[in-house]
Amino acid sequence: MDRNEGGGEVSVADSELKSRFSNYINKDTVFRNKEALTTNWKPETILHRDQQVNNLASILAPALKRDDPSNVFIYGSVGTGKTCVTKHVTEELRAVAHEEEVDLNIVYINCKMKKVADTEYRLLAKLTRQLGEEVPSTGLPTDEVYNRFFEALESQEGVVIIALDEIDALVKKVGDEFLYNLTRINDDLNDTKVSIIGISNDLNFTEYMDSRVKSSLSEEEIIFPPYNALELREILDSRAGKGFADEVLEDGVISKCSALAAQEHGDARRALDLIRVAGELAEREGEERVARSHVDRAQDKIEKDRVVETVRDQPKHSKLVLYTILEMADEDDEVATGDVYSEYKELCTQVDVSELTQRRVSGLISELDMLGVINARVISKGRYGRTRQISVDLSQDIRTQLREMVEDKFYI
DNA sequence: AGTCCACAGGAAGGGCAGGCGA
DNA sequence: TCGCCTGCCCTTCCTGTGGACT
Repeated sequence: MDRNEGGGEVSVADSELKSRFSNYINKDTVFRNKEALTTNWKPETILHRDQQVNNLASILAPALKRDDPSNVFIYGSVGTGKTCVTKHVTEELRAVAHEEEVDLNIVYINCKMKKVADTEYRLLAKLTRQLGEEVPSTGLPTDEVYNRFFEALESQEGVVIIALDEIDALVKKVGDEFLYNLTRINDDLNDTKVSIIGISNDLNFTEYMDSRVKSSLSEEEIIFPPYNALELREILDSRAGKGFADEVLEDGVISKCSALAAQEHGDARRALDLIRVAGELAEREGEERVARSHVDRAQDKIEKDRVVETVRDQPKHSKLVLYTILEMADEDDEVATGDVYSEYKELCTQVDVSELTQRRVSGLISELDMLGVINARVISKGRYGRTRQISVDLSQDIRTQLREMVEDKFYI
């Protein structure tokens, strides 16, 4: 063993580790500023979104004259620049308000953030905290949190703009009552004026909403169309110029990333992830340049990380159900819910875990499908009933890693 | 045309953990 | 400490459903 008990001398392993770290520091990196290749980076100018920027700016501008701006609804699929434009415009607005000494408070919340704002209580608590009032993370009745939120609003002066990102996820989960309350809150406030920016990935989202909420929330609407491959390429070009060192990208890398991302509904986030991860892979392999082959591997890696992380967050029975499906999918291309349930029960006996009901397992299968881990479609076999036909479209590498994760956890 | 299968999936509610206020 | 609250995972009960079979 390399490690010595006394701790006085440096072992071989320690010195190797040390030189590895110092090599890392001294080595030339392919990146100039990796931050510029992330979605959190705020570019100085936002490409191909002039119309949306101007639209949003003109809708929010009345806040500078202490008028409450119209509520606005922003639609567009993932990675079309909604969040980026909203943050950009609201920050400029905040800066001008500060210069002109106008009272303006802007609150931005991502409603999909787990354990933060993914329930009515958590959203209200987070909003109230951002307005400067403390609220416990649990324990209070919801109406009490509403009261505190209301008091926090009353204590503000001028206009408060509340931007709710991924609002569709929250409404689908808890309903639209909180939105109704939010859109009606101006009626009860004296001096403060509240305006809401709703941001949604789902274009048909308002279909689920109460018509009163729909009309008051969608006073103004801004649509963000997907980027095409050419636009993505220009965006990537501009970001890569800041993010990568000179001459490290081989020809065709940017085109490949933008083409792949354009296939994914014009998703700029995906394009940035691809080129950043490709750079990371090249660097890890000690390459001085990023090649197109790195982009291919980056795509595999992103998919693998997404699936593995998703499954890691699932409850234990969801993992056991997935394990059962993976085992069965090795023998048959498609399996039915009933068969999965029988096998799952056997697995539970084997690992000494009490089994769930078929209803719950059916729900877990449906959740795994929604998360994109498995594919399940409901089919009817006529006389032989209705079931879900489940298939797995994951590489062997990912399947193995998922299996090992479950085997380690349950000592299978 | 009616029956029946094997589920899907909605609704209601139980039990538990974690947390708060009195 | 007790009562109450929310969130989460789960069960129970129920209705709905597409298409093969009779």
